[in-house]
Amino acid sequence: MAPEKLTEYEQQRLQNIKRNEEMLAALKIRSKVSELSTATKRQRAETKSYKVSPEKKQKTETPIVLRRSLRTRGMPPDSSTDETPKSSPKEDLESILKEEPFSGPISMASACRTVGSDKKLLEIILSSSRNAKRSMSDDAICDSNNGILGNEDFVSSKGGKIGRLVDIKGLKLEQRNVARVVHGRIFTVRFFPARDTRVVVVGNKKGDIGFWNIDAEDEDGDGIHVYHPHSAPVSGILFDSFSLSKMFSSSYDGFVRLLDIERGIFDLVYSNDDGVFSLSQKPDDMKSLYFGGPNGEMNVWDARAGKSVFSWHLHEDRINTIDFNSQDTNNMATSSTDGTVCIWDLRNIGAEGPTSLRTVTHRRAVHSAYFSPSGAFLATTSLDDRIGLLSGENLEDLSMIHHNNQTGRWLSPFRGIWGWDDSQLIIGNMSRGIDVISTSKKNVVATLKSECMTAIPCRFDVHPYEIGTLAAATSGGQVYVWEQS
DNA sequence: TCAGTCCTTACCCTA
DNA sequence: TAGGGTCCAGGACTGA
Repeated sequence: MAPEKLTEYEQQRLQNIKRNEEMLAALKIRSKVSELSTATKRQRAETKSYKVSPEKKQKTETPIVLRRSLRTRGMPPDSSTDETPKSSPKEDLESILKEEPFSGPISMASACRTVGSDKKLLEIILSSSRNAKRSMSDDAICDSNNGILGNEDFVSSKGGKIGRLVDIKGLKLEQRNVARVVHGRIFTVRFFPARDTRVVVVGNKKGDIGFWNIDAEDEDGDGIHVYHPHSAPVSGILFDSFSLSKMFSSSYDGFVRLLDIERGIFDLVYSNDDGVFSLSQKPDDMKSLYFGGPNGEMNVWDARAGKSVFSWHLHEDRINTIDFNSQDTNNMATSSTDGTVCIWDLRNIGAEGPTSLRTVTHRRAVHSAYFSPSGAFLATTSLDDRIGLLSGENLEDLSMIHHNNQTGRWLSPFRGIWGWDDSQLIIGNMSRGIDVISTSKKNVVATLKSECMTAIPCRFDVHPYEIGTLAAATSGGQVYVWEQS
């Protein structure tokens, strides 16, 4: 654009940017940032770790403006007409050091942050995707929390599937199954839901998504490949059960992206200015996405229509998780920072949204609410140091189990997940362990510990096909994969 | 009542 | 090995 065509605001913005450049030069911040980038290349000898691509680290040089809505900034709607930037030098400095999300499709090649070819990884995923399509009609049933259950499931007394019984207490961790997949705090961890592969996918606070092919052969190095499709914490990762080469990811940056591995693109499917803090899908409807916002609102996005078809205000604060009952997929549970867990009936939708069937109140924020594999239980995890367990015909019975959930500021809050059946819950332990909670005894029956696990595991996922394979992720970017011995 | 401040936690990196 | 930096979560407390 020619200089004479710039608006007054644009000219002022350019002056700000120039001033900030001078300030950065004076403070030598660029060199410090460069030093920090270089520092991330340090490798730890004892574990597998990703290898950062040096040329990709230069992108932080671009001056940007933090993308936030007027509402989240506490500004009235008409303040957008005020063209005079009022940011202080400190705020300008902060905005420069932060990253603006890119509001378009991103190729995997440009998003890649690791050295080495990812060809092998992509081949494995595409091959697994093709195999899954062939076998899908036989025995796969998707579950939004615990993945996909096969045809060997046990059946509960209520007639529902309860997964496969496994003794979690017998799991072992070996050094070869330890890796630093990404840098920094992991918010989300998922197994790639295929029978013939063991690939862990994690999302961290910086917006990176890391893939770790646990059984990587030598030509694939450590099997770790990291991409950077988001600019803020990754709040959710979902695989399309009918096409495993497609993966949804959501982020605090307000974007929901669809990774299409066949096309090699992180496509943009949805964006807002407030952030997306939880992501889920109805098990029987892969064409709809459910995601929660910072103020208790939930959106339902329809892939066929390509737009948000519902927007409901369900809570007074952030929605942390959304989950569906595998036996009655119209039953949805949401957990919120407002201290409540609600179960909703999606068949009865009024002007205010779906009908609330049940509300569980905790004394502090609730960070998860997950239905058990059979749908007979619901487990909630709260910062009030309690794990709620709902049971009974209509989940009317509530038990509270004491558990230390005080993770503090630097760890992702614990979220109790279900094992492969209804009998056990898995949750982090502040003593660098993994607690196994029995739903019948309603207490911790075992704590998995290993010398290889040098940090506190906060987030977990169970492999949907390999019974006894458990992924535990930490706030330091490590992933531990426990196996049956 | 609301806005602002303070405090808590674990982990990584560097000297 | 000690100590500084991280930081964007969330609750307690304080004062207007």
